Amino acid sequence: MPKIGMEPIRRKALTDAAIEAIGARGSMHVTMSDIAGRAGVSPALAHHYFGSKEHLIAESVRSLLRDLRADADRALKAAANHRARVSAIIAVSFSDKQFSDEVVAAWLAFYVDAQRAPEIGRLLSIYARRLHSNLMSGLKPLAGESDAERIAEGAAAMIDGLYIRKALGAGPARHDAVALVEDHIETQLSELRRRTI
Amino acid sequence: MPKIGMEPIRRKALTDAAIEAIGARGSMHVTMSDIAGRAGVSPALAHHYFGSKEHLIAESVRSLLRDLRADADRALKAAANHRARVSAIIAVSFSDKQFSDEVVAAWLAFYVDAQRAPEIGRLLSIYARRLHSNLMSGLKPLAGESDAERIAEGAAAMIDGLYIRKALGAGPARHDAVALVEDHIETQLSELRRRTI
Amino acid sequence: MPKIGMEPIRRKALTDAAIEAIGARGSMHVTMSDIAGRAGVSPALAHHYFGSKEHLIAESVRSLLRDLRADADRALKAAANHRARVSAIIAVSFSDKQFSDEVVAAWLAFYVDAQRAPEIGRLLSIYARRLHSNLMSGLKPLAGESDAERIAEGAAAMIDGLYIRKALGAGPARHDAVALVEDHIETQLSELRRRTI
Amino acid sequence: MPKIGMEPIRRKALTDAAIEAIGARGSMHVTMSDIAGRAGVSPALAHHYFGSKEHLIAESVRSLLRDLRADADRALKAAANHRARVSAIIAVSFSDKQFSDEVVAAWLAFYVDAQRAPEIGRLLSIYARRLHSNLMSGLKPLAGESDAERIAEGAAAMIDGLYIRKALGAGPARHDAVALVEDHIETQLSELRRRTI
DNA sequence: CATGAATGAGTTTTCATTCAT
DNA sequence: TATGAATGAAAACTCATTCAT
Repeated sequence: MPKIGMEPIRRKALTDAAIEAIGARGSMHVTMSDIAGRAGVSPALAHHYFGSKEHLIAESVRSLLRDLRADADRALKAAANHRARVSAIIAVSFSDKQFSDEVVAAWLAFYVDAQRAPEIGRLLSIYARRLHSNLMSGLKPLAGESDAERIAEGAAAMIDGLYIRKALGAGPARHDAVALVEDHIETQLSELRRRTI
Repeated sequence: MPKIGMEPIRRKALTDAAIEAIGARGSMHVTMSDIAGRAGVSPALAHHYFGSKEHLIAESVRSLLRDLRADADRALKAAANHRARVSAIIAVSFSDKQFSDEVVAAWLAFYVDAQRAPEIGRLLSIYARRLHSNLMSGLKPLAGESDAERIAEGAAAMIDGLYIRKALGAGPARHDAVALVEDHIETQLSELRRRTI
Repeated sequence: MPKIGMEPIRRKALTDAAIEAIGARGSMHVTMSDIAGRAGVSPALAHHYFGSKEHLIAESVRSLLRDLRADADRALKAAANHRARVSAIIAVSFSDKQFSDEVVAAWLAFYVDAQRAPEIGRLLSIYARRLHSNLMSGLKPLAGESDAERIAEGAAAMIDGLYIRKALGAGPARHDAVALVEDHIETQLSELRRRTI
Repeated sequence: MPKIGMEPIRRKALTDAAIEAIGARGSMHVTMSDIAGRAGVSPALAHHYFGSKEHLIAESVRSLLRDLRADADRALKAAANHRARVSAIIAVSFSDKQFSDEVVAAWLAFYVDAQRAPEIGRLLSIYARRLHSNLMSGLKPLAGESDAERIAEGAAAMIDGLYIRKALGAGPARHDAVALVEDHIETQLSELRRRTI
């Protein structure tokens, strides 16, 4: 059994394991051994492939973002109109996969870690900008630049807030979370339409 | 240098130092030495008074919550009517003191730590419930139980989300944050008034 | 309320508390705070009176020995004849006071501490010699120097062994312990009488 | 320098070093650094293999007991008759290896530690029971159940007592210790034979 | 006489990381 | 490619002891 071409397999297994471990514990307080163990390899191998825990974590965040982006792109492509684009983004944010206990807990842990690790901060800022621009792509045609900006900002904050509340175990269920954000958007748009008439 | 009655002084200095240290580093990754050093005492004294790091942290969260509650109570007392009560709560959440980089970073760190330390989780849940009930006390008379519930939920999520974004350095400034939440509330109430006419 | 003449009272309270604490925990792993707390004073006062934990412990051992000696002296005085003197010593060794769980545990702890603290070792050697000479005072007239020596040595070892087994919770009850040593002595004396006829 | 299969070697070296260190100091007051240093490894490695000091100590006691049992089994196998079995057990208890200053001091330290650590207590109880049953296996055929019980109990106490006295530096030499216990047994059996005729 | 305040020195434990194989 | 072996550095926690009052 040739042991060739293992690198991509191991890297994937390790970043998945890192997210899993961090999500399970709800904090960065996981050891390389934990992570490597979950991936079925030795801690030394994790180092071999990533150089340091720092790098492995950063790569894991990147993987999470890639995943989220792919989901968002797919959902946007399927959206029939501007309004549907906005709903698509919201739906992805609260999909079973993204809004699972584990992934939410991992996100929150990464947010905190961003304070210490600039690279993580950079990556999360990218996510924040992308969420904003995704929302804007649907809202701008409906509300105009300035109002869209305000509505998107509010929706984004609400989404992040619902994540934090979920992590605390105090937030609404998946379905209600979607309703809350949709309601915010709908009410804002409705008010806008009324005024501009 | 009085040598008696130091206990309350030291306890206060230590919980303040803990929040300061955690806020500065943006995570629980602070040592008892860091904290004690900021308070101008030895790590051993911190243990002497609190028994463990765990207890010191919990006490610090309690102190933060007491502070927030006192601010909220003061602000509510000064509010002339229901609508003003809602604005008072929002204003307190984004006051210079509560929305400072340091305090926001500490809050976020505590949120993550809540995953590991049930006591912290309990305390943060209390905060979440109190924020909700404070908002409800103003909104219920204006919107009725069920709609008030929805509006408060959305506002609370938005507030928490703005905290997380602030911690990431990606959020709006203090003033815009208030505007965003106020706008959410105002729009929701306005829409409601329109419908119920 | 004059605070004069407290010294002997405090010293007694502290040595008693030390034995109590060590007996309760079954090892020297007691803190000055434990001891002082049991004596109802501050750790600082214990230091004031004894200078160091080392000295307090040594004084506690001395106190235990004084007590044992007083009991032995009383019992010997009441003994009608040589044989009764031997039984008196055995009875004292297994009296309710000396053979209590607490005192036995303290003795054992002191034995171990003697390895580290020469002063404790010196004191325990005094006890060993005194036990031996007390037994000898009764046995020599009955068995002659050389045989008395052997019988006393065996009895002393048996007594110490019964202490160790009691500490482990594996030994016989107080009454059976006495019977065992008495049986050893009686059998030895009886065998001796038979031979010397 | 082979780099594989070190685990059993290190484990053995560490338990040996623990007994050595505890024996040398005569108490449990040895640090992981002491022990690891004697074994020629870092304290971290000791933790790596045993998880905690507690576990390392327990394993060391187990090792001591295994050793003693092996010696006893060997000696019993070589014994020609019942009386020889009894002597074999006594001889093993006072063999050069088991009755060395170091091992005796370690035993005593373990006895005290048993008060605090239930696992150690359990192990020492096993030893006490085994010593008893080993003595009984030789004595019962010679003296009958009830008398054998009493003789064994006395002999076991005497053996333990001689250990404690050795640790204190107050006991008889190896040879005299054996003579004392043998004399106890022989006298008891002789008295018994005389009576039952 | 008595103590609350305070600490230095020491101990166990954890963990990312390195390295020889 | 992969790992078992090993450690240095750091952190929480303990406790005898000192000192000012």
